[in-house]
Amino acid sequence: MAIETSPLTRKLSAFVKLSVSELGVLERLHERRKSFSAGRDLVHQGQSEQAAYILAAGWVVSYKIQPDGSRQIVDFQVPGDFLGLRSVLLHTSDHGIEPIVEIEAAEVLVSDLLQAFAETPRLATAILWAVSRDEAMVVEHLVGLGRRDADARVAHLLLELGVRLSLVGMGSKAGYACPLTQYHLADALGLSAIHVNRVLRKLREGGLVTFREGLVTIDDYEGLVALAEFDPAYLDHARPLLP
Amino acid sequence: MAIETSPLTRKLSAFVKLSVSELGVLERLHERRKSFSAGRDLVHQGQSEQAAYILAAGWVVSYKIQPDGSRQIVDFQVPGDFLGLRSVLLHTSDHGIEPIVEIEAAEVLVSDLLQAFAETPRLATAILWAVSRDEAMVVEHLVGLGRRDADARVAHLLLELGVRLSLVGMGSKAGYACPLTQYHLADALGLSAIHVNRVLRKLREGGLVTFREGLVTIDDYEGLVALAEFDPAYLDHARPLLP
DNA sequence: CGTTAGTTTGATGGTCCTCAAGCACTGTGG
DNA sequence: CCACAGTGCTTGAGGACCATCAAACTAACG
Repeated sequence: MAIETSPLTRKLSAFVKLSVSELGVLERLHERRKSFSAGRDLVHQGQSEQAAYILAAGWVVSYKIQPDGSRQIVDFQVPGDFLGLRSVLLHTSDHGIEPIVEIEAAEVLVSDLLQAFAETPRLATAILWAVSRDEAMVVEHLVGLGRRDADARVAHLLLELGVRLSLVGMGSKAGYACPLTQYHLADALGLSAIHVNRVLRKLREGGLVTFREGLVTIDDYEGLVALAEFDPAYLDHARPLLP
Repeated sequence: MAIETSPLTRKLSAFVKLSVSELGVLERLHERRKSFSAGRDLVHQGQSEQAAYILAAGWVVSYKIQPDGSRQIVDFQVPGDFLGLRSVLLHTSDHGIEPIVEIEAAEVLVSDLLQAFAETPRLATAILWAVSRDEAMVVEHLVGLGRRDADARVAHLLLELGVRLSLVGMGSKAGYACPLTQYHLADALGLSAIHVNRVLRKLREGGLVTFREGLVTIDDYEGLVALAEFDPAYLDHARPLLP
């Protein structure tokens, strides 16, 4: 009988060959399943958290609110991503976490995690790899804000999300479903929503990509990669030193 | 006879009360002392590293080069900071590390680090705290690029460096020595060096801060904090759960 | 004493923000 | 059933902020 593989398992399996017993431990982490509704914060800024979550379905946004009320989105999470793992490992939480749509997530207690690590060291390494990848994405977003113009920023984000979703079987080079609004893109990219709208129109009319009604359709993958100077190395880099 | 305390020890001691034996382990990590000359990369982008360093003297810059040749500085390191620790812990190195001036650094092998962690778990937690703080700084830089204008960005960076240096006894609210050029500021803040120059002039003529000849003189600390909307919480946040 | 790195100033223009307004769609309550 | 509000998308006009180009100046250095 086939095990229904979770998105996290799919993602890790793409980089590390996991044994049957390791897969078992990984799936057991998904037992404590919970739902959260859109818009209600999972973690409030400043709160320190004892549990992490594995996102099974839906999208989530990590953000930081500024004193002046504006918000900077640090990253989006898609199925297979951890929520608040860094908060748990490093005992910190300096940003808020909010579901964009109704989500399904598995709660992972610190004790569960440590026990899983003790049972299967290779799994620990694989999860550390995932954390490392998250960090690399934050750095890449930093670079984007510092060194790319609006067109390239939008293109880069849409491409990154495509690659991440493809890894868990929810997207391809042709496109993917995407519940983000143009305001989300604006807050993530340091732009105004109005300008994001103009950029999207330009990309659409240029035959590169269409962002419409919850669907991203990539019309010219190579062209989009060229415009964004997109190098996916940071997304599937240096697998950890596994035997 | 007094032990000469290293910058790292000063920094950690400001947040965690360390025992004599823990201090001993910490100082022993500093044994393998080395010098590196300015401009020669310690770590090349893409290289994966087996050793980390503790910076004892001098300044270092972590950066990422773009396909188009421009460079985005991710962070600066000052005495007491780790170099390449994340690379070691997470087996990744997606950015270059270059000394700005001649530096002194203690090489820390993975084996040394793991042994120190095993001997003194509280020290491990303290060091994880330092890593967490580094991550928080990267996020804060991201927010700066996305949501602050040029004046606030410059002010914020100068204030952050002041707080970080004060912790290791190399600065105060009145100012500090700073070997950075205006090009460094520009590459870190996503601005052109020319515009950085204009902003610095404005801040100087506004009686807020003077950046000149390797010296940062803060003339109006409160005014600068207000301009930058600087909240140092991310620099001395949530100490790890130590007994 | 030329060269180089770093700083400074001016002029011009493009990118992107802000303000303003209109449209489509959805859900809500009278 | 229809007014109404709320959310998200779209377009236009005007202007601020900051990049780019150009050039001069200083200090350090071989």
